[in-house]
Amino acid sequence: MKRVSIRDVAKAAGVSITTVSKALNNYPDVKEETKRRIEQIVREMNYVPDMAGRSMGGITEPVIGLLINELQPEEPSGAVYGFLSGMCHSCKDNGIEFVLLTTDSKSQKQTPLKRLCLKKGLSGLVCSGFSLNDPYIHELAEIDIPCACIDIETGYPNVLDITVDNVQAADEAVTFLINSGRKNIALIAGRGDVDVSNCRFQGYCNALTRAGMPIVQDRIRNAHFNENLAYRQTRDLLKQDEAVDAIFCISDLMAFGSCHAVEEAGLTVGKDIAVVGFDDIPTAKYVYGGLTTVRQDFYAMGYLAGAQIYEQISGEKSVGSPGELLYRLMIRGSAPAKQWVSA
Amino acid sequence: MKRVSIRDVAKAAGVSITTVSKALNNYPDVKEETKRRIEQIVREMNYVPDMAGRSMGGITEPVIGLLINELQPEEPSGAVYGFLSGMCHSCKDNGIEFVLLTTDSKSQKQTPLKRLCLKKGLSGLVCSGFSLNDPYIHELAEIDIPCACIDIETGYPNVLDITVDNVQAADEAVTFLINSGRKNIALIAGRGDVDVSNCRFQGYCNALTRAGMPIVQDRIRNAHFNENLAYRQTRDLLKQDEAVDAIFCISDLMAFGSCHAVEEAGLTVGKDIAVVGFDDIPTAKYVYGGLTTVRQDFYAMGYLAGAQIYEQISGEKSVGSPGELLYRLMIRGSAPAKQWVSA
DNA sequence: TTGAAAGCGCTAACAC
DNA sequence: GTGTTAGCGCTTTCAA
Repeated sequence: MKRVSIRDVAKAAGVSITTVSKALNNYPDVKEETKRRIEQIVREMNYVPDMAGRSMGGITEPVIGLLINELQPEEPSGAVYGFLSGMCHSCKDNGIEFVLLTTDSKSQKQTPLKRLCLKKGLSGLVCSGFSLNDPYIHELAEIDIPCACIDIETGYPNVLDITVDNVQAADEAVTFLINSGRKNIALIAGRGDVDVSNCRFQGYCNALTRAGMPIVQDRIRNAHFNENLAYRQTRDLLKQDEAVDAIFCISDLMAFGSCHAVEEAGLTVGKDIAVVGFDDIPTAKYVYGGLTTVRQDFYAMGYLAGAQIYEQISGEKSVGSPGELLYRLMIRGSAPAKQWVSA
Repeated sequence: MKRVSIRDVAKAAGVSITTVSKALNNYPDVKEETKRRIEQIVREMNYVPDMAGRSMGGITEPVIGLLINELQPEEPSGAVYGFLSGMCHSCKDNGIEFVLLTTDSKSQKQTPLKRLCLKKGLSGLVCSGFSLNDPYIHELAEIDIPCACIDIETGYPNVLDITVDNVQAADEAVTFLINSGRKNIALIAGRGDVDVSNCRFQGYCNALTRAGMPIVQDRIRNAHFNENLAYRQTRDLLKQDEAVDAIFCISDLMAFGSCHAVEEAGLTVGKDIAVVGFDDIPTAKYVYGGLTTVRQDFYAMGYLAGAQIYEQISGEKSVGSPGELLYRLMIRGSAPAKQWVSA
């Protein structure tokens, strides 16, 4: 069953191909009646213009791509899902086409990013799930379409950074702990090659420094964003340093690990040890009397990324805005606002 | 900066367009040296074949689309994310292209599904997020490419159903409650137009009937998959019917609502009232001593959908399999295996 | 081993 | 208002 082409429609309508094309593209110089007849036939024959043909004819619709690195089967944080839905919606709101692309470290080596963009005919690109040493991140420097990176600071002038102000957010979280009376605040960080980890570490240092508190090497642990590792690190930490009365974990998952260790040590989360996480994953509000954490609005980030790229492509103001507030400290039981005072 | 075309490459290589095309498509009749030279130039000039051009030339790569209805900003269950990543991976494993499409009830009215498929050049289609009365579901009957529906039984012979056996799964869950000693089991269901809701209702009835237990009208409540509504329904239920000692909720979110109501009534979840959910959302294992629930493997469902459609398109066996086990009862504290016996 | 030429479905000058 | 024609980038006979 061959696909019906514009020629078939023209024949059926007894007009030329041109006239059909014009009618379908709303040219002003087609008689109303002709146009209606053509539209009628189009419907009857179920004609759909071939995109490839249109493209060859010189019509190219702009497309924004979301490129996700190392897509995982599951994603407890909902981050990627949020980016995706946010970007989808901003593209829909702006009437620009959206495509989802995925890659992994192997593909990154095989196919240059530029090639991928060209192949997909992208007019704009948003990257997510990359870390600073991924090949594509470096190739980004030479991409000649508007592009943005979520959750990573490339430092390239042509690349938009879409991220909560991680330094600021971590600073606020730690400052909150300080204000609630905590004196000895440990940090469970991620890997050094992950940008957000560095930023949150920086925020942690800033807050302590501003409060005139020392930054203690041994209270800074690395758990690679892994719950189990965070559990073990915290267990060690508590054994080695009895003074610790608060732990800032730069992800909720690690915070869960920490809480686990705290309770196992016979201490009470939120009382003996305050624990603050980062992300506000859906589970966060259900555990340990609620996990105090820095909520990231992934949907808004995705929406913002799409909107900003759209603006660069079209030169027009994007309709609809996700609101600029990308993070917010959610205060819950694991680190209450007022410190519990020992009797 | 114009895009470099095959003509530019041909010129630079001092050969004809034909030769370049052949070289790039691995025709056997191109001298090794010529081929190498062309490939060299292709790299230098950063030439990427124009997909539209290729398509016009007669080469069409098959594409499988995942069409998501009413994409939500957030998705606590992770279902859609799982479908997406599963399908992405099965397509990648099979070397077939994957595209993500979205729609909503408004678009469904505006654009016929057939038109959408034609426009996107789909060779196969997987639908998710639809309910039985969505226009697209009916249009599915006349789609002439392989298609599948996730979590909905269309009854159309040409449409694959990708879903856990909801009747069977619900039956198992309720039977488990019966075996653990529960006598008066209530049901919190969803909307009647949602297929999974009906199936799980059916499973509930089957289990009770098999055990010789009556199906009591008043113990069957409708909470539209809404946590808050489930909370209120459960509150009423417990007030009206003191005999109830177990509640089967056909979604985890509703189970949370139910548990909330149970505790509020001064009863203990898992002891006085056993609560079983459905989905095993990430949060489930953290609350009420763990929610006993029917886990659905969304990733496997997505993978399976992609693989089956691929098989229909290509006539070849799909590589890699997600395993056929799409659901599994996760027994946790909210409905322990052995009933607590009152002293 | 190579290339000329036709054709894929469509758009857009331009002529009628 | 309508049709003729060239051309977009590519593949593919077929001839050389």
